[in-house]
Amino acid sequence: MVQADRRELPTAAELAVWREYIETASDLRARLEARLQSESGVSSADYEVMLTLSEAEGRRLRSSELAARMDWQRSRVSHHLGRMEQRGLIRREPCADDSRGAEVVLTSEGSMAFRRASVPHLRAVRELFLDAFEPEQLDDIASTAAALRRHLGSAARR
Amino acid sequence: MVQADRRELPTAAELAVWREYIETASDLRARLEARLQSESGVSSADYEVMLTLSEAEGRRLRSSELAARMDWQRSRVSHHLGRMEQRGLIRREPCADDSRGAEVVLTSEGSMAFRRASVPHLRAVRELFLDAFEPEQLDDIASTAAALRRHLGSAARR
DNA sequence: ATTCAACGATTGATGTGTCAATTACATTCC
DNA sequence: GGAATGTAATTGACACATCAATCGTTGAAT
Repeated sequence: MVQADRRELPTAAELAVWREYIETASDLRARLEARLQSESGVSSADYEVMLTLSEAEGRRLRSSELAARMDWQRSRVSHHLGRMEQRGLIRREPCADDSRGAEVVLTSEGSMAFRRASVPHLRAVRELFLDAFEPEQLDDIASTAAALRRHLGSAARR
Repeated sequence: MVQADRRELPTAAELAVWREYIETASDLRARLEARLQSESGVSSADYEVMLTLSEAEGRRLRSSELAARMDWQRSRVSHHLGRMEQRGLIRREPCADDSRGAEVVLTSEGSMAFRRASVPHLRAVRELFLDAFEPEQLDDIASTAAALRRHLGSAARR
């Protein structure tokens, strides 16, 4: 394959790769979301929040720290926590050393929901994603994804 | 690398690949969306609608056919077309042979907007995605994406 | 021909994400 | 210690996606 001039627009072949990549990624995400929702009754946003909290030391985080670890906007976190609080999955507690802040904690109900969700979710990751590939292909995925991340990281952000 | 038992949960290494894959894909999508929006004032949903219409013969489609080609829910199409019609990008015309149906057409303003958007968008695809890879890596992407699509296609849908 | 199931498309309700503005507290600097 | 500035988090308005319900039309069975 000839290296295309970087100034030119993508060739048809390049565009086909692009579309295949972006469409399968989006399809995969939708399929996982659907399984998580139907098997465990939580969205992947809920899952991410619960995962991040349960990985934190003390199993609690300031809401801005939560936002930083998940790479979400602060206001998104705020809205989402509001909804999760309604459903009894998390609780907001006033923060001892900074009375502006809040600490977010999983309720026991939230912990249970997370434990109930996690094994089926991991199984779905295996079935829908990992099982699609031979070991060498998985290595290819890892290295191309890393290359892409590096590239995006160096391209001007925001 | 040893082949994991398909029944087991993912290993840490496998999960790392999974996360790298899904996060970079999502990051890429967000970056492209942002460029499309800021450079051309359209969302990628708008762009997809306009692209699909402009690829159609007669540059017009029944709205359900539009939904099928984009793989969107019908109601999503309906809502989105409503908004695009407000902005003058598309027009809905009554359908000759089936008075239940509507045909969707790009307005001349819509055509212009699409032409204005497309070159910058393709350039962004090159810069943010294609330029990240060596040619062999692009081949790897193509074949792993194809494998994934095949896998997802054969796994029970919906 | 009349009925009725199927179909094309829209609608309204709800949950979600983004942006800009706001509130309340904290910190800094004189 | 009081004014300005900064920071944590929430709020409201809006755009968007999904779901279930709806409306009007079509087509098929009797």
